[in-house]
Amino acid sequence: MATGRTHRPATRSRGIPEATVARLPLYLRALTALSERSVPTVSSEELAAAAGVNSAKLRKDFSYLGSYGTRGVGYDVEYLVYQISRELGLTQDWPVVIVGIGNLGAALANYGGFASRGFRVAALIDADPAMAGKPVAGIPVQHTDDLERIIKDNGVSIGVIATPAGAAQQVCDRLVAAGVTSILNFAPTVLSVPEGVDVRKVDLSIELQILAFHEQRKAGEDAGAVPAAGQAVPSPAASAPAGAAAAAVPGAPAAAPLSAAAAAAADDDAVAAARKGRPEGDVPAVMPA
Amino acid sequence: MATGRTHRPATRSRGIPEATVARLPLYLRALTALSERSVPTVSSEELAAAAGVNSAKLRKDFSYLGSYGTRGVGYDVEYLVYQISRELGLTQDWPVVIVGIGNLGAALANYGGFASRGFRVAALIDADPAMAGKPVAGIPVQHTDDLERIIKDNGVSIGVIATPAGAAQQVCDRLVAAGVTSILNFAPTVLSVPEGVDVRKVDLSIELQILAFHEQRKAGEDAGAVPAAGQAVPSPAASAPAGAAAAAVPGAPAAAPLSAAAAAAADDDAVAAARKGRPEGDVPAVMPA
DNA sequence: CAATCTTTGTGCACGCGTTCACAAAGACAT
DNA sequence: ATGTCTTTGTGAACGCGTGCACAAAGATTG
Repeated sequence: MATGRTHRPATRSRGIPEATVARLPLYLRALTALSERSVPTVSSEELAAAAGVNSAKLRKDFSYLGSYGTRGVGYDVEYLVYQISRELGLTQDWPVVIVGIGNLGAALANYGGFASRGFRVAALIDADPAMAGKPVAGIPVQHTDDLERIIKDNGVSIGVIATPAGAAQQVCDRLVAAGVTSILNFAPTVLSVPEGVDVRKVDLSIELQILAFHEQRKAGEDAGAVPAAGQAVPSPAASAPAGAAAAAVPGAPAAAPLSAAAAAAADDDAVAAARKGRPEGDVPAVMPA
Repeated sequence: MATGRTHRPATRSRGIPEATVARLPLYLRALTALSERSVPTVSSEELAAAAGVNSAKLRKDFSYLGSYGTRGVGYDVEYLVYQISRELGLTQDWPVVIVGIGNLGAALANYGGFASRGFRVAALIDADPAMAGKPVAGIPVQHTDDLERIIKDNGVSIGVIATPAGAAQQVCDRLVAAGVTSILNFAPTVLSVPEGVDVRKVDLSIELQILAFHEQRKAGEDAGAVPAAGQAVPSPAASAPAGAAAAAVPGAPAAAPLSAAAAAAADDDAVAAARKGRPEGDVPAVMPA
């Protein structure tokens, strides 16, 4: 899953909870599959299973849209597909521009799911002059200089940013200034946008880190339960002030049966934290663009 | 952001809330940036701004990790970077395999954020024999036949699925059988996995649909507030049973300017929806792989 | 037409997550 | 030492989301 969520606080749009909106596409996909198999109706139980959610939740979600089911029978597949599509605004055409045609941008341009459901890749934009004119996924790449014109000519309101982190905010500003009001950001940066502009973020690095957290936890449990409290850690930088904490770099947190490592490491790791220089990793820049 | 979230219901891992875990990578990134600029300390206010969250939330998040701040001063950057890294399990090496080296898979392999922070692309796997041996991002692609061996030889516990939707579940099953316990899924499908296996999903199509929903809403409001209730829609399939239901969609919930598009469309779209066969869009298959 | 069976729609309770607001802790100046 | 000022850490209130459990609605059968 993607992460982050820079939406209006919790302004339940219209009357539909944000959490429900996020699941509608899931239901829609499951319904579309059923539709293709010419299945006329489905029960909340079946559909919920297909969408990977619990049936009570699904029924409640649908109840926000209206009473589209028939007791004792279930939901009419075609009818529901239409209702959800309409609710999501998929009955209209949404021209989209992708900025940053690197590996990721190209992948997105080729992404089948984009073209379907009303989304149309109106243009591909990149800052590299060498890319200009070159076709990607059948669409010629245009130069950043024309960004504003492209947005306006095509009436684009949704932009996808797949540039390196460093260029993201600038691109974002230009998109917004040109009229874009919804942005899907793949660059690992927090974008600041004016009120009224929606930003959704997809961050691969974050997803992996979350998985690592759970993975570590699982390993820890398997290996004999790491002290639940686990805070055998030294005291904060209390005594050791900022800058100084840098020099002392003891052995790296060795790797024993997975968990033991974490626990044992904790002890002197406090000092390990000190190893200045390149403290952890790098700045997760995205594609080479 | 990615979507979906197939985690254990709400089993607050250890003591750290899931929501907090999801934000730690965000803080870590902001802290790393500060560290590179050799900033010694930060206040919760500053760091929160950099990470795009509210300071109270950040302080509470950190409080779950322990008391790592100094009142009146703030947090020691280096120290905090270390603590969060350790908490997320980033102090150890995480070999990762990417299955499905299409456009997306290649983009992921080249993704800089992957290599950083302890994640190491141990292998690239694809079902296409023609791909075998061909280097992508400096790593030779291997054939699916060797999947199990690769997983075991490298002690991989995290797998990334970037295959077409149709192959995802099968690949998933093989990964799990071979020992993988955490999966990052880019294929637009609901994966079913045994207890104990974590799955996170990133679905581009869903993100766009959510944006479209809000976009439609904004357009509607601008154009003179679409009837908040807006459910002037016909009655469900109540009277009109299954198959026929498609046709029985009377006038759409009228509308003004912008929303007019949706409304107008709705009218015949109802019928359009009826056009069986390929009712709405297609099955959002991912990369051509 | 009555009885039975299936499945929806929802009232209700519970728990997680967010936010406020403030006391406590420590730095720093005098 | 004492006082002031800054910033953390957290108790408490609130709101959203989830899931249970069941009444109501409609299909279906006899």
